[in-house]
Amino acid sequence: MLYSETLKDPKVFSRIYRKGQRSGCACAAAYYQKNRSPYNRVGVTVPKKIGGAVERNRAKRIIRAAYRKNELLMPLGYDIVIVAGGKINGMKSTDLDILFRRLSKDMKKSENPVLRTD
RNA sequence: GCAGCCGGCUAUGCGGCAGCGGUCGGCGGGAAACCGCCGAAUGAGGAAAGUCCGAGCAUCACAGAGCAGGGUAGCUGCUAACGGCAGCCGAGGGCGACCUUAGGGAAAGUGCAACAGAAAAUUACCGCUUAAUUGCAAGGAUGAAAAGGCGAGGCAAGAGCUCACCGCUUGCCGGGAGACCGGCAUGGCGUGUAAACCCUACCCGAUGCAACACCGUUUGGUUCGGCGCGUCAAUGCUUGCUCGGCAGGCGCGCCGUUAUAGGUGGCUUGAGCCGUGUGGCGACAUACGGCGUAGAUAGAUUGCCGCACUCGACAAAACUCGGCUUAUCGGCCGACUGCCGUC
RNA sequence: GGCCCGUUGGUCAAGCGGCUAAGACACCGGCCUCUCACGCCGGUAACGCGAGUUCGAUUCUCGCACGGGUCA
Repeated sequence: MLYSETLKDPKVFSRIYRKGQRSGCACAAAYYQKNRSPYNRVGVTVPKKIGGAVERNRAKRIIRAAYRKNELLMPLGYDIVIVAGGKINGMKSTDLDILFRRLSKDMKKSENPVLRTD
């Protein structure tokens, strides 16, 4: 990935679930929070509800592929956690473009007031 | 042709562009670790699954002996090993091909057998019989199961009491590598349950790659060893217990050692796979030739198309193998059986 | 990835191989009360699935499914 690292620390995951902002659609939810660094950190989570190993791995692959494609849309300096939802089975990575377009829009919208207070 | 039965193989295929994982090669940067770019070949399964067995590998423990505990259960073989597989034997099922089978011991002992029934194991209620509560277990109802089965003789009435046939036990003889089979003899015949305790034979040290080895932070103080001080008086360690063996134990202080963040190795050439020949009924073994085929560490297969058809099931490696079990759309090949028809 | 447990009415739960499978809470009906609650009486409702052993399985054995714990 060009401008991003994978997010590994479980403490960061739980912090983002608790304090981060939320966006997404029926196929996946996204949590995000500023991380005060010049790059993004992205973590993907798939609950066991989705299915067996085949379905869970496919869900992760699709989300990663879609992120790689839409990476340039994203504003920099965020920790992002994407949680797969129940409707992801049978989808293609291109179907997730909507998710990332909406996510980037929400992120930029929430960025503006912060900039004004600075 | 229809119906069936057994075994094996396969697991959508081909192509283009971009992308992901490790490997190799080249170029550039750097003291090095490594980083960037380009290129090449390569990249999930028959069950990768469940974790039910067996091994390799690793660490710990172990003078030794016994007990306890766990497992297996027809025989012979195969195998590194197995609770697996092959062939065979016994029992059961099917017209048959063939299938199923935890299949040692109930006469070593203990226990259990509800309800019904006289009685559930050394039984006697009704009954039969007699001079006799003398003898008997044929007949009767119950039950999953009732004292070897069935028929005849016999008798006061009866009973393996006797006899024929059959089942089992024991002994002998013959065959077989053995399970076992065949024959003869023998009154020797008290049910079922051991997936109840148990007995017999054989096997098993424990823990698991989050094992373990090395590098290495943090100095809070876990393990072990040594020294000093205090206290207690028989315990502690030695796989769960006993014998046996070894040692005083506990607390505090000091010194050494070690564990804990993270990283590297372990990590893929292995009881390997394919082909042909040979031996064997077979599991399998062996000789020769060929092949090099994932090794991630939040964990690699995606996106956009084109073509073909039968329109694609179950499902993703995590130390590695050998099995078992379970899930699964279909397709192909071979051996065999029964019935019907035709020549 | 390894190891270890459990599954019984709607919920929490007892249960030597033989019962009509206890109890408690909840639910339903009735009594009590002016009414509700409390109390009393009665009722509905369960052995996770599939095989096997046994005369007989909730219980014993095997295989699945699901749920949970643990490897500071």
